[in-house]
Amino acid sequence: MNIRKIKTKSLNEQVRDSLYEYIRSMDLNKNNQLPSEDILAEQLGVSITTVRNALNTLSQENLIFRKQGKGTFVNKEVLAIKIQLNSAPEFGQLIEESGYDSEVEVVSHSIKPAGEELAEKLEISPEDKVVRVEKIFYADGKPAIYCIDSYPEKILLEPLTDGDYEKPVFQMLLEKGKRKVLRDTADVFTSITSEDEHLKRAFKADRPKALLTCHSVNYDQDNRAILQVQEYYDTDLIKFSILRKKDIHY
Amino acid sequence: MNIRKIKTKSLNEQVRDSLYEYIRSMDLNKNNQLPSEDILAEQLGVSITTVRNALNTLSQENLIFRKQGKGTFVNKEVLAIKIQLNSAPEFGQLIEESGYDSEVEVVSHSIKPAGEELAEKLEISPEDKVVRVEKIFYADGKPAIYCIDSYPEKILLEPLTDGDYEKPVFQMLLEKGKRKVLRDTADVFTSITSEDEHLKRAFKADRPKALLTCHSVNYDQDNRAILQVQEYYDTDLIKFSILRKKDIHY
DNA sequence: TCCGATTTGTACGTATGTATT
DNA sequence: AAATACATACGTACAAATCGG
Repeated sequence: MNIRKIKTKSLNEQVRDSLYEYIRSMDLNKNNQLPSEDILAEQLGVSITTVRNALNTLSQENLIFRKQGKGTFVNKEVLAIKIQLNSAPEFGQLIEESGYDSEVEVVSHSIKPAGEELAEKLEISPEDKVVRVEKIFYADGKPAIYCIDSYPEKILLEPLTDGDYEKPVFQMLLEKGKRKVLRDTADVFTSITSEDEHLKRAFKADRPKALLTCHSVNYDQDNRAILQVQEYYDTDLIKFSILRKKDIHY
Repeated sequence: MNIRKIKTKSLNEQVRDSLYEYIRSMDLNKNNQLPSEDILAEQLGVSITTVRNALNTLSQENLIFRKQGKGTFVNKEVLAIKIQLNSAPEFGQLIEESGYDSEVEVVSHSIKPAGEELAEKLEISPEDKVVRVEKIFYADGKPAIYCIDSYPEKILLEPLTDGDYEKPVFQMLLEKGKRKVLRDTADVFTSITSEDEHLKRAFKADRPKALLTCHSVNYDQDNRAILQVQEYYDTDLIKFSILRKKDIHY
């Protein structure tokens, strides 16, 4: 049962792919201007509306910027960014995109009642049992990410096997629960190894080390909360970037 | 010279405002579904295309989500979020939105040659002089944000006066340099007070304290780099949230 | 300073497809 | 099977900014 669903890409997506490719082929130091909408539409064989749509999407991603009367230009520095904080890839992948070899270690797993706080976040009752899995992700052998996944046991349609804990949670939730995690909301703050024994052990920290921390609640395709993740990153190894629009009202 | 420019809002923006208002008036625990596109278009007196556009924008902001064949729904939990990490307001404002009284202290200011590293970021030559301002922002009297602004002196059209350092940089750059800061790209990581005397002093930290750190390069309306900011946040006081889309390819 | 060419921005309209109930 | 609602794609008209002559 591992046949991939056939999904033809929309024209919009195809145009975007085409533009990505074109941008990669450009010599940006000489010229960072894209052809005009008309020309792109003609060369790509689609309507100008479709081109506009694709360009606007890229503009929202900050990959390009557009100036009325002048043209459309590529944001050079954005191309250099590897890991964006506001997209949330799977951890192993994240480590590999950062240029390291990745390894996972399952530190512990248990099934216990949720308790008040977690129950509220996951929209279940405090007596409902949750699966709790503690993992460490290594980058070239060094601990880079420590995380704790918690999800309600009742969403599982089949029992878990030992190998399941090693898998990315998202994949597991899809396979055993038929739930796709599409988005999350996370609180972002810092933690320090000197104030938490688990962190000290996970990161083998002999002196105090600051960690980037995200506590997130993840939602599925029907907007149901299904997973809480506590993430701790060593930012010496995982370099995040973020693009911010200034919301200053001049 | 403080007359505000008249800027009529686009229909799209007006529709968005109208929807924001409508959403705020909803009893989300009873019903979080918005009226359909047709109905909204009719009631707002605009075309369905315009409504679609506005709805899609809100959807990209994660305020709503849309399901083909079902309808458009409000994301309850997103409404609760105060400070989003991927928008970058002015610091005083940020502290007030977090529910504190804000105060600024200018710790130091100087004008010196840029040096190699900064010159490259600001696209100037290393001998060009930069203005460097060190500030601490207090939340209810407690140090919450420490920052260092650096920008090329040559963008100033008029000399700086002492009061200028107290002002938000963005406002100053507009007044004295006619440059609007529209966006930035930031590296996000952590710092620890025990490893930096400036930080230890700024945050009056007796024991090691972890800080959320952003090193950002800011760009103006013509996409020119004009400002580097090193930001250090006490996340006990400033609570950031972030909405992430999972880019997992199922 | 103004004009015209170019280029993006805004708004409307319409036809057809696809998911949900 | 039909009705509803969103998704995709094409097309058009006009406005506004930019730039060269």
